[in-house]
Amino acid sequence: MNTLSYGLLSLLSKNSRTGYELMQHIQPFWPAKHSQIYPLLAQLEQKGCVEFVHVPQSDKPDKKVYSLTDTGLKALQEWIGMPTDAPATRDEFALKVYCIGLVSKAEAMKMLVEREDYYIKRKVHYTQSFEKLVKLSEKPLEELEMDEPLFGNYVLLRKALHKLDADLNWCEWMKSKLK
Amino acid sequence: MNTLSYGLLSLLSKNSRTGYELMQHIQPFWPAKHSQIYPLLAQLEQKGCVEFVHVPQSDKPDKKVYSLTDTGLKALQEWIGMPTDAPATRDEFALKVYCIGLVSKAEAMKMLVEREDYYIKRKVHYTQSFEKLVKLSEKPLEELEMDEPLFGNYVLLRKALHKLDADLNWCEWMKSKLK
DNA sequence: CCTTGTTATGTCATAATTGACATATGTCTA
DNA sequence: TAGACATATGTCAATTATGACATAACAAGG
Repeated sequence: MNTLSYGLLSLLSKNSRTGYELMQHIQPFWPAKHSQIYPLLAQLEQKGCVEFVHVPQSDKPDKKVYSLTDTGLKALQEWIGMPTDAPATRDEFALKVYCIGLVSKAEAMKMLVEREDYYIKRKVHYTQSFEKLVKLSEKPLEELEMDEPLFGNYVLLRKALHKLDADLNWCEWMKSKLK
Repeated sequence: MNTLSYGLLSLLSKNSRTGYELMQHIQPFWPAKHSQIYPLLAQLEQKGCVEFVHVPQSDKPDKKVYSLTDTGLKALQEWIGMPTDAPATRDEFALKVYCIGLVSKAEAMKMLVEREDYYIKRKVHYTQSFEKLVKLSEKPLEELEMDEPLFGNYVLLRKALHKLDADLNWCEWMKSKLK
């Protein structure tokens, strides 16, 4: 079973969801299009890792709400315990920075400003997610224990925000280098 | 033309290299196997972006040394100026952290220690690369200008090392959360 | 002497991923 | 009222990426 399959099971371990919702929520972890997710869900259902109920809707198209089965949960727990491969970071921007000397300073500066804008937008987005999480949680986030459902969201959001700060600092530093 | 193709051109803009060397050096930017690189090089040669000379060797198998052509350089410069898509980060480890509550504290701690070991190894590796760079450079790295060949290496290595420090800090913090 | 590892290039089947096409309901805006 | 947008599911061709197989020369170690 591939990583995306386990990713879908990971999301389903917290909430039952439709394929459409899974597509939306898997993006930060393992971006995928619906054309990949729907067939995988069918496969997972065949294997008995997930099950679904057909939910008719009047205002919107009908949907299939998927849930994790016991089989799926066991598969998920086994996968978590397995050694994790190093992430294969594919970074187009880094490639461009690597040979940034091939373009003018003005163009290089434009690249950095655009990147910075992108980071800032992400920071705003993640900050909002963080605030939502604070409201959603019954206790202060720092007091969340590992087995509570929001723990994963909290620690990953914190990581993402720290990374964004580092990226923004790097952008500032780079811009000062180009002056 | 896909990103990996531009990645190969990026490397060739600094040095002429064999397919084998390109495979080794593209890894931090855009991991790829030789089975993907060799056919792409043939395509790039067909398009006139690269050219090669056959170099016979007595101690090792013969090799093909590829260089960037003017056509290739122009394509590369155009690509740098184009807007860059947001990186599609596929992070298996983050998925596991997301539902870490499904395993025992002992297993979770094992996961983190293994991750930390991995980060430490990378840090050692990058630190060595940094020291090599210092020796290779004629001037202090901070004084490198954008158009100098080592500039890209320097700014990216700096970025990578800062990111590793952040990752290591996060691991420490997570470990303290699990106690 | 044999196995393993490094250098070096290549092909091919399979798997993973994307982009396009397809359908259907409802809302909101020009 | 026509077009765009969000929800919702699905298929299929094409592209991208991996893993296995193939060949070959030399070095190093057991």
